[in-house]
Amino acid sequence: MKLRNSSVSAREVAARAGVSRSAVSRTFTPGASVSEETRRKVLEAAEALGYHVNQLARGLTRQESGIVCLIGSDLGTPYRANLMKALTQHLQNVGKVAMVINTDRLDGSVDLALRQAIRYRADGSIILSGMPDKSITRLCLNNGQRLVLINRDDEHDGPLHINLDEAAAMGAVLMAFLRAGCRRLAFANSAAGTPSLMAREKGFIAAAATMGLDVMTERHGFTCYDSGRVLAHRLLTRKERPDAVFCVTDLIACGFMDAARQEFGLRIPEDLCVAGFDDIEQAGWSSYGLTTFSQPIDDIAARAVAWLDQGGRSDAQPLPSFIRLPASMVWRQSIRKG
Amino acid sequence: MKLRNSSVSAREVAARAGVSRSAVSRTFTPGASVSEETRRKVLEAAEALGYHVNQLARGLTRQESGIVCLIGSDLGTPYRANLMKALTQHLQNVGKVAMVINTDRLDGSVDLALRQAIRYRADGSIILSGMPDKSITRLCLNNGQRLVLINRDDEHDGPLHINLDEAAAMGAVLMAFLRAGCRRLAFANSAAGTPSLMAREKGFIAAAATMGLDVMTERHGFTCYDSGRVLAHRLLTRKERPDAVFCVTDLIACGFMDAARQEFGLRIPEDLCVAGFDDIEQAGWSSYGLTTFSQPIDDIAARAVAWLDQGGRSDAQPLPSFIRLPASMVWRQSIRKG
DNA sequence: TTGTACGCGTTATCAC
DNA sequence: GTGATAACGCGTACAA
Repeated sequence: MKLRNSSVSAREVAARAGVSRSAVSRTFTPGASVSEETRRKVLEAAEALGYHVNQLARGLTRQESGIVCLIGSDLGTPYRANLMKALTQHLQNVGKVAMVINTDRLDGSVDLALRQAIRYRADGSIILSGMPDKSITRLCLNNGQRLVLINRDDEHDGPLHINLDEAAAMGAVLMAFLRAGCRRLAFANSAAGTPSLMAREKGFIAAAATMGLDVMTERHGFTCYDSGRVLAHRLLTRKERPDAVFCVTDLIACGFMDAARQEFGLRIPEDLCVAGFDDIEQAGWSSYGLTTFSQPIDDIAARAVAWLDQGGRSDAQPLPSFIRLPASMVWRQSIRKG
Repeated sequence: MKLRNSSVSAREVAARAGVSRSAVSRTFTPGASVSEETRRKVLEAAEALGYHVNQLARGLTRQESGIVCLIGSDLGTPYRANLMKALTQHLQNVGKVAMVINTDRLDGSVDLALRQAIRYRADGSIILSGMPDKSITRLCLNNGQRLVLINRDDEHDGPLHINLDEAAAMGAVLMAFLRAGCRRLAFANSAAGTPSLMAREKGFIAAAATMGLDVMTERHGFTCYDSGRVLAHRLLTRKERPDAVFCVTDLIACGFMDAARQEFGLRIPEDLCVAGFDDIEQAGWSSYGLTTFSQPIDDIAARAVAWLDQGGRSDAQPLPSFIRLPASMVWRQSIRKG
């Protein structure tokens, strides 16, 4: 066992195995032609020396680094964390590796992150939040990088867009509220104003309008538990108190439910029907039993990775660059059954 | 604006700027000597061409890739997700970037992940779960990689170990239970058997023994909400029902509390005192109001990153390779005040 | 300060 | 199947 403080290169392995450097390279290149004899000698020497292929050098000559950048904020949030987890898992399954860039406190946020992705010659980037400048998008594409935008409704051309069918979901939850006998509808939104959040708000209001109903709408703060509490205060103190509220996110719904029960003495679903979105783990906890919409996280991750991976193999036909996935309703106890 | 499908290199920038290729290199190397004039010309050409330094190539010549691997499982869990978030944030602050490797479904788990880290010539790796084989640890060290083990009590030599003072925390919570008048103590653990979880169990039992008290201990399943519910059933159906229970994790505590209240009709803290560990966001939600111990996540991340970063600058004196951080008690409503 | 030449570790191409 | 050789893009002595 060597004890130097630097890594061992293919040349050293070749020397020890008594073969050329190319033989070593071929041994570690899937689908290359090496005789069983040399292969054995190389692997033996590599094992003894502790040799590992240098992906930096490999990425330099091939046009593939194997790196995919995951760019987003609020990575500690249940939904985001699970999405990140699924993405890293799927990337690993196809032999790629995730490089995550946190845009929480970044100035140029996404643009800066994408520049970092370019510097590491990432094969692609997956964007979970923020909207990249159009010029940066072009820059990535020119650098041979593939882009995936998840739940961002930007109209960029070139990247893959993965979105949910928010309108259909909002139609479904409205029907559920109506079947439960609710007529005084409310929508609790955060002030973040991201495309998917706004799509839910618009979808819900539009669906209600179809039935000739109005919606009390409030927006406040970040998309978190505490905002849910504040929104509950705003909506439940109105002269005409809502009997059904859609919370734009499960996190907000949890805060809303806690405030509604503990500070307003409301029973759910008897006095108030509540629904959320994301189907985070807490929605299933028995303190909440929240009826919500599940984001098809695993499917999203699979599609995103497949799109990026297909970029490598040139024989594949182009996939559609707009994917709209359904969010299926998860029935629990926070809406009365009609 | 160029429209090729490959990235632009320093040579092209040099050509356009009318300088040598080294001039370009120097312009993008902090602390190199370039005249203001050439620097301007280079930056101008770089901007026009959309040039970005190739970190793969840079990492090849320098002995630093700027990559740090984050290795762990259960990355969707609140505590883990927040730790990952803090780590990526701190890494970015010192100009490094996080490469995350999910060990959830990996066969050789940590060992495999560390091999991946070596292949990408990571400057270091931070391990959140699993215990690397001693030989792999050596391998990393030999490859010039620095290692940080968080909350793993392994006795490896060379890596930085960051642990919490679990014993002190257990002493504190025992005192709190006693002051609340509790005597029938219980400990709800998962079956994971990781070092930090077992340290809490041992610490709690030892503290109780000091006071001449016994502890009803149960272990079950993964470290999650559902296990908490099962553990509640196991412990609360005992002939001598506990009046205080320490849950090894907040997640388990939440499940335990829900089951205790809803299935056993117990009031917390009147009939049963509960405490947890981690101080995840949900512990502060008003449905739980869980008294717990906060993991100093930001401090942990800062220390880990500082240790890795110091490896680069050779003028720094070695930091201690064992750090024990205190977990401070966060008082809420789940323990009666004495 | 600037340019030249070489090395970093790997893969691809080409003869053999 | 195997071995030289030329890239890949960059940092850096070294000489100018």
